[in-house]
Amino acid sequence: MAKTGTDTPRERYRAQLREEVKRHARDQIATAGASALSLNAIAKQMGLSGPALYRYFAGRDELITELVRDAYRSLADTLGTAAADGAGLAGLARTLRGWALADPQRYFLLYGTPVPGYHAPQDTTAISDAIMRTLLDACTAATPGAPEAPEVPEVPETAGTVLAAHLAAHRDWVCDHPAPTGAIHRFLAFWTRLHGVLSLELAGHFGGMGFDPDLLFEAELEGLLAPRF
Amino acid sequence: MAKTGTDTPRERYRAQLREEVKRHARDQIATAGASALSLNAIAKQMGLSGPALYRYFAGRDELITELVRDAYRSLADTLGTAAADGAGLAGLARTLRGWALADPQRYFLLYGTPVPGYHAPQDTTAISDAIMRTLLDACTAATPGAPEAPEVPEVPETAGTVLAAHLAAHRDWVCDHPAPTGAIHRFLAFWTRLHGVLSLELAGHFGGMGFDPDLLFEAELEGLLAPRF
DNA sequence: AGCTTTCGTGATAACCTCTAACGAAAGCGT
DNA sequence: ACGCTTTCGTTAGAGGTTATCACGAAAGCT
Repeated sequence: MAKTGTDTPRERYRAQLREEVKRHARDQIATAGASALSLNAIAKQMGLSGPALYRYFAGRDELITELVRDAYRSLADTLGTAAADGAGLAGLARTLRGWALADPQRYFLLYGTPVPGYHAPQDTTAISDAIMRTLLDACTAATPGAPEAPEVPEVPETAGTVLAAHLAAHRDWVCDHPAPTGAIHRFLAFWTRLHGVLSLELAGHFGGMGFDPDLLFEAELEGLLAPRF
Repeated sequence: MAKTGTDTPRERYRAQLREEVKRHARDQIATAGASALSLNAIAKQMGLSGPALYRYFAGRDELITELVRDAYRSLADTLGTAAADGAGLAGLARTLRGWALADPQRYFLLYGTPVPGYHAPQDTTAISDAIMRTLLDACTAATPGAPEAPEVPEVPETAGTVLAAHLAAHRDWVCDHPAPTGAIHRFLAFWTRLHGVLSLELAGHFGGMGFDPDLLFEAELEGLLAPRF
């Protein structure tokens, strides 16, 4: 509590009410989607009259942005404590899935359909980076230290080799954390593939066909864990 | 043109105007997202006054449903002609990506954040099935006919083997088209992985980090094409 | 106790979806 | 070619939303 935590009674009340607004907003989003979120309806649910909430949020967009921020924080925290508790790549994957299944619309708030105009404020992208770093660290731990020039030199140029070169050029990614390119490669596969199965499951696309999302996820995860993924 | 194509001049005008409405709607969605689509604004753009469009669409939802239908049709057609022109799995993958990049919001209309209440009408899911079948056929062609009991019998139960059993139980999927379980497996990997990279690219999540989506897609595709994917 | 800041309100403007009623235009049958 | 019928586009209106403004009341601070 650096600057905001000037624990005056008004500040406390303010924070409390903001939190209650966000609670209602989360419920509303979970049941009807983010586009159906209505500041007015929330006010009525709380026994307040329309414009009252504008004392607490600049507008609908700021409320949503705040929810996005919270969602990023929640995911970063969930994944972070799992990693701190010694979870490996598989554990992190299942933790991610659990987090997403607990509230699909919250997942889509972060990784779903983007709004063309919208640009996330810088602090939320910072939290997003923290999430990525947690994943990348787990990948680094799970990937045997590559000799950095591992394969036959005279091999024909495959998409894999050119990607490796590209990755090598982008080692220093978020500044401080240079990772071996093998770890980066695994991280990217991890992220994109799990997002693939997970988002299709959450959107209910496996429901029509009779497939079990649990099995699909586990199988994809197993492939990701293999030495040559 | 069975029933609707009763080529009376009124029918023609009607179809023409509906098409123009949809054109404007597509533009609006492409630039501001589906949630920003306004029937009223479209009417004004066309020089009509508000409620006029309700003669042509029952409401906003029907217009969006129609756009979803068109998008499914467009994708099914694009993929179908590519396959008919002899495109293999790689060709279909690149065709899919091209289609998605041409209008990202249209892709998200089909595979993006779902609206909790919404259930797609049956005919749209039928077109979706046609798309899946095109992909599955390509997978069947690309997958060597598995002896149906390929691996060591006494192997420990991995996620892969239990998924294979699950898949074997669901061979008859969309009724008519029983495919070898190896092809189904490849198809699912194809779909989920490509959706993973593609949707993250379209949502701009690779923009922040410096990665080249082209390379990521190609690398993922190469992995998918390998005999053991 | 008094001053000041904040809160919640009602009024208002500008959007939106969608229904209803009416006049005008166009097609269709004779 | 004329009249009937159907369809079209309009305005009016109910009910919803976001968001701003000005005012009175409540609460905190000194």
